[in-house]
Amino acid sequence: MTHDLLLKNIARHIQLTAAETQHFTSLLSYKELPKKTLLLQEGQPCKQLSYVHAGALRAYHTDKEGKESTIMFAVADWWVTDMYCFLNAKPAMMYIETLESSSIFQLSKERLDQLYTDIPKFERFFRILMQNAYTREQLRVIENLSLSAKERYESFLLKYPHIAQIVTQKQIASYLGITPEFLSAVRKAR
Amino acid sequence: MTHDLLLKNIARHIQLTAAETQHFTSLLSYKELPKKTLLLQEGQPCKQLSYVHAGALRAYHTDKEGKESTIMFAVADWWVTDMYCFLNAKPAMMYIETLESSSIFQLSKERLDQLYTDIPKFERFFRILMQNAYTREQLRVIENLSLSAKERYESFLLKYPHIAQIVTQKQIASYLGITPEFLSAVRKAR
DNA sequence: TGTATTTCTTAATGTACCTTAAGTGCAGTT
DNA sequence: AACTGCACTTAAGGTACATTAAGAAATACA
Repeated sequence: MTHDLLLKNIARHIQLTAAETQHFTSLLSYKELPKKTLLLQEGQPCKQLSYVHAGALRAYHTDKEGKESTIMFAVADWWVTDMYCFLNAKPAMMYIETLESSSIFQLSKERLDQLYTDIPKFERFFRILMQNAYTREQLRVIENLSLSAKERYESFLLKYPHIAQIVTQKQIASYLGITPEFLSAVRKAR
Repeated sequence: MTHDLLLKNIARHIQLTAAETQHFTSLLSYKELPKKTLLLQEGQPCKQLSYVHAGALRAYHTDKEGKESTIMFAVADWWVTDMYCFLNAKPAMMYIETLESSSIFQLSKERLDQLYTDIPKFERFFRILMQNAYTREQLRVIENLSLSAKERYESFLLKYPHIAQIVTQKQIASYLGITPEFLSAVRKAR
């Protein structure tokens, strides 16, 4: 267990002193999770923001008929949570599960708020994180509205080739908003 | 032309001194735009972040066949720009046009960066703005993946009743990702 | 005030994608 | 090694939505 990867992630946007680094890492809790562990379930309080140190996770939503929609995949060096419910202290509307054995660092809402007070530079860090998340989601909305299933699949492969290796086609299909059967047909046609 | 509405928007998240308020407003430029003015076009540099003081705007994307997808509507008290291209100095991938005669305040990327330096509290303000934008887009992705066209229409009416009054059904259809003909059928069935 | 343009609707036909079902192959468990 | 479950595929039939075309109604413009 080392903070190196996480600290490099942060250093891409803000510079911390040794003391600040020390304070920041003291606010984190480290967890190792076996494969197929549910980190968050719909309806539960979502109190933690998670940084993926190693492994892979998937956030998904289930509709009234039980159909799953994958909201995001999170591999090493990604941040993941049910952001709306985390920020607004609402019950979670999604599930987050490990796709393989994973290790994460977690920051609670209380400690994040404390961090903003103690080291205001983190306002900048999370601003940039949120900017990137926003523009990524917006691009996904545009693609969902304007591309065919086949085009969205190609785009996914280009954008996340490493994720496409790790996850099942069923999961990719649920990310694209199509059935596994139709993804199979799309793949055959290439 | 008054900054009152904008300053109230900001005061919801951060407190500014009189001097800070003065400095902030000095960075803005005010514009009055007639109906159907293109504020931004695909391919152009996107140098400004706009706050809608009055009126209504629409951001949309056109695909290779010329089909429009509405990315967002922005009415009074909303911020709008092609955020990805604004932040990364890329050519715009969307159009932004006024739906009616409108007035806006604009902040250039250079001045926004200056603002972060001069008044770091704005890091917090825009962090919160980006958080809200992110969670809104994420919810839209979830709805696009899991709801039928009819359900998305109902959700739109509930979420943005005031916008539904102002814009045409053609524009609502392009926001929902369906044709105007099908929206007409959906409405008839209610 | 009339004329042009665009919006909205209706309806017939078409298609992208879904549902169901059945079969194959593979990984996990005993 | 056999059993179990799950992922993936294939294919037939079904549905949500698109396309095209045409007319009516609203809006813009000269």
